[in-house]
Amino acid sequence: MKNKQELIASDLAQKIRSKMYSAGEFLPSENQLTELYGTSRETVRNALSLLTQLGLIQKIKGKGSIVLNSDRFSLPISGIVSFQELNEQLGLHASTKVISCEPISSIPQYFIEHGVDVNTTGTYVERLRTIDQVPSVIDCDYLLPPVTGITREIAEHSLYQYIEDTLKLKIAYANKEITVEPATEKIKEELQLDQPLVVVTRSMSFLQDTTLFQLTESYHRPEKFKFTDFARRNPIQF
Amino acid sequence: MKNKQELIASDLAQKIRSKMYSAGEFLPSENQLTELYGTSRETVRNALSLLTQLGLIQKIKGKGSIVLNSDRFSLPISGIVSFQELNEQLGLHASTKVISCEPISSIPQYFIEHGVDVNTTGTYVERLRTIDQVPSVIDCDYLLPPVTGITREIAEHSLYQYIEDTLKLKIAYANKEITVEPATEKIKEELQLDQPLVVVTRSMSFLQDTTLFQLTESYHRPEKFKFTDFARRNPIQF
DNA sequence: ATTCTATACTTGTCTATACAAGTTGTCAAA
DNA sequence: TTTGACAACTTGTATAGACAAGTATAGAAT
Repeated sequence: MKNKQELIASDLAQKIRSKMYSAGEFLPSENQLTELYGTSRETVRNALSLLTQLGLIQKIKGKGSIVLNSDRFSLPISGIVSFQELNEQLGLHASTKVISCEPISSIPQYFIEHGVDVNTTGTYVERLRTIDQVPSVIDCDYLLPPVTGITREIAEHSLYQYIEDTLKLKIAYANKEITVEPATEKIKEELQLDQPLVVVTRSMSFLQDTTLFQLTESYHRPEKFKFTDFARRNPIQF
Repeated sequence: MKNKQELIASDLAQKIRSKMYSAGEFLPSENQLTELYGTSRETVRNALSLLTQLGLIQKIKGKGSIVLNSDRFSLPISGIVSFQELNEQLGLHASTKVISCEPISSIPQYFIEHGVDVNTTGTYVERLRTIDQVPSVIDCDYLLPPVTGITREIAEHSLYQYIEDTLKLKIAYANKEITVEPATEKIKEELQLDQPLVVVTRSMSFLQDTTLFQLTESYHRPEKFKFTDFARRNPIQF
């Protein structure tokens, strides 16, 4: 957090979260914010654009920027957010048990079908997430170079914090897919499922320089699974 | 499609789709695009920002804008896209059967819990989507004023086209939630399910002036369900 | 050969300005 | 009372310019 745009966006986001600006109200106009923060209008507009993308506000031409009600929905978990971040933000009673932390022996067929090299090397991390004493999620991560030096301790805490803070890598974007599939015997056992289906999310995550650094396959106990999303209608079609 | 930003964005998107600029290549630099389109650099940057949000390109400071591989994944269906639009874009062999098209008698508990008025009036539309001869999705839509005048013909074709083109309303954003739940007997029968679980997506959609205009509850046959998403890491935390 | 530096590119941030376009309220005219 | 014109706000679009910061390359010095 360093430049003016992000400082302004963070400040407004904090004021929205703390109800200083509450849902249904209008923010100060762009000209007022320009004076408040002592910057140019474009800088304010860039900050408001960030809040718009996050779903915190809606801009209405000729009227102003209205604060949206983001309470009614839990925060979007559609973005790129680690389990640890979710845990903190939502106040879950979750614990993580590292099942594996070892060199990759092979990667799932799905990723090969999506263009990943069969002989990819790196670190395989498998973790069981328990929420309210219920085994709820199995995360299988394949960390690729330049993500190296992963230990069980790091895996138990937060991979993303290690990647961003320690390795100073910039996480940029990810593709995700959600399906519902028959569970394998192994998954059925580890999640103690009493029926045959499991929710599977698969994602490929990239750094700012478009380097693929992470493959993830997550298996969710169906009744514990909830995915929330905020989406905007695209102005252009392609 | 009228202003320069969107014209440039559309033109570039079309050139990316048609492989004139293909994955892994760099787009012309912002200065070159500025000359190409005869506009200012900021206008070009606004256009590139749209493509970045769509997941078509990734900007790399000091290098350029690189075209991402959006083929490996089917187009994101995380955004606000109608079934009809998906059908056309993905070339599904889908048909729609209108089961109901009548005034709303009551709305699901879920929406009441999320702040919608119990006595909401409007039109209830229930549709069965059949893909490859398999009953795959049941869409239950509650259209609220100012969305009026819905007929079975409109419901059979495309609600969104009617809302945007005929009513000239501007669809802005939506909240979505995906869960997996035990199916009711009615759903089980309509989707001809042979097991107890069904994928449920619920969404609330809003116009640009933040008016709630649509509630949707969709029931998906689990093995036919696939949700794909493109997400970016948020620069600010809140 | 290796290292360093200068340079010329790229995108990122920020400012200042102008006008278009949508919204709202006031106030005069019908 | 109703209508309409206007003024004063709002956000949207577009331009021009300046400098910061990251990247890559060529060429000089070691």
